[in-house]
Amino acid sequence: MMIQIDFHSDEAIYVQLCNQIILGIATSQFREGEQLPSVRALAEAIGVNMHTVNKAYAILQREGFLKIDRRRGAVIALDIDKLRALSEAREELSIVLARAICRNINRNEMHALVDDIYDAWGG
Amino acid sequence: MMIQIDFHSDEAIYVQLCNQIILGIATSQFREGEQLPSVRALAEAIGVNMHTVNKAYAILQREGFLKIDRRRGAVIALDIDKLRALSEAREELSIVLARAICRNINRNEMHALVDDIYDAWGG
DNA sequence: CATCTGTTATAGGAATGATATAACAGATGG
DNA sequence: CCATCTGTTATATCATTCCTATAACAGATG
Repeated sequence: MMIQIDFHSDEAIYVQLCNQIILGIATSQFREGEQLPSVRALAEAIGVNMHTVNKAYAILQREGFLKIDRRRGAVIALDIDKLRALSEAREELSIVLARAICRNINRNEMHALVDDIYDAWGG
Repeated sequence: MMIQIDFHSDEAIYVQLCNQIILGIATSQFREGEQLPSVRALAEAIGVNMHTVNKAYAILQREGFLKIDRRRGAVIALDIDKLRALSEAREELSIVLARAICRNINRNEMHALVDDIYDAWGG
């Protein structure tokens, strides 16, 4: 998977990294059990500091998207807590929907957007 | 509307302010043409600096959620650019859906969440 | 033993977030 | 006219965050 960082974005690099990897998992570009590049390798590849990648990996580990093994490095491993996941999704979705509603995007249009994305990702 | 700030959150105060006001608009607690408190009044009310509120108002103005008039202060005024709005909503939604998919939240559950929120807000 | 993992410590520089004080221009109401 | 209310701008300061840099450590591999 190609990870793309926008160095001119106002979003922190480590946040972009987290989001890109999560997007990669959701779109099956990364699969359960698959290894991610080592912190040093990925840092070298995208031209950032090792600690920036390490920070992203540590966050993804803490949030249950991957597990880290000194032998194999960072490995995709999803920790599912469905109830908490739904609660978190609802909160994040609320912010997005609020902005959308202010722009006159109605319920049907939002459902269409959701379907679009699920379709595009093969869900 | 009661604006609630979490001073222990890792989200910046001015970001929380923006989100709360957008949520307020989406849920009809604020209506088109309605006045918001003055920067000084709101800052006093929630116990933050005037400039912090001013920053939030300036952002909301730039993003087209309100207009600012020296006479009447900050007034809800939605600037609708439907195409751009859909594009932005899609991007924000992608991040939320990616996290949700990683937690095994399927398409139907996501649609249910969307309906839940629209229902709760009277959409 | 050399080399690869993640991890930790420490430090420095740049940018951001929040505060504080102060002043200005425009509009309002007495 | 004047006191008072708007948003806005200009400084300055302080703490925190982001990113980088250098270095070292423990565990596992071949």
